[in-house]
Amino acid sequence: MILPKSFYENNTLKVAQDLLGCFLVFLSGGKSSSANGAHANECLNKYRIVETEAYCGPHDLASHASRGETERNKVMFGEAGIIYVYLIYGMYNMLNIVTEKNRYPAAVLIRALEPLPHPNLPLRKGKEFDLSGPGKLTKNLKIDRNFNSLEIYKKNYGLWIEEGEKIKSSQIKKVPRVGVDYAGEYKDKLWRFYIKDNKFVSKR
DNA sequence: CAAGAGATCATCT
DNA sequence: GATGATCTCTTGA
Repeated sequence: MILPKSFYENNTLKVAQDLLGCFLVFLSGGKSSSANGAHANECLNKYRIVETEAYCGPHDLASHASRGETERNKVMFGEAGIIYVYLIYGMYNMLNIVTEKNRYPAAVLIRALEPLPHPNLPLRKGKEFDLSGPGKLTKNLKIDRNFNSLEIYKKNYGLWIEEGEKIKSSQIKKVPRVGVDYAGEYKDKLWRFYIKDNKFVSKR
């Protein structure tokens, strides 16, 4: 079952942990930003979300939202369940899902995916399908800023998230976020979550 | 193996 | 003009 908008209208730390074990479904070879329709090269790919990070509200110095609303980050200030994609380091797109109520700027960064075997597909492997990192997964799935501001709770855009097995709290590792040393008291918050012992979690 | 640099550009000051 | 919610490659022990 596809996760509804209400799933994302919750505390960001809860959503970030609840997303672990859920499935990101991506329609490749089809259309990304237009209405769904039959297409010869369409291919349904399903991946398990194994690592996330939470960016929580206007006071979180690691979040873009802490510097106020701008043209780039305005979707974070909007409704839950909206995709927020932006370019970092001149070459990597980051995939986020907006959380919490309207006007409260927060989001969850999807950091790593585990490829799944699929009846119609060989399990892809190798460098091309390394999804263990936020930059790698968007590069390899070809997710870019065209997805920014689209709804993740609809199938229309070829990218959605389905309910998965509930991961027990004891199986979730909580550690500091990556690459946010500048964030003062917020850099040490344990707001990065991943499934314990999973091989597809990003390095460090 | 660990540490460091370089790539590369939209966005913000 | 500076900087990043990253990754890969090179260097050197």
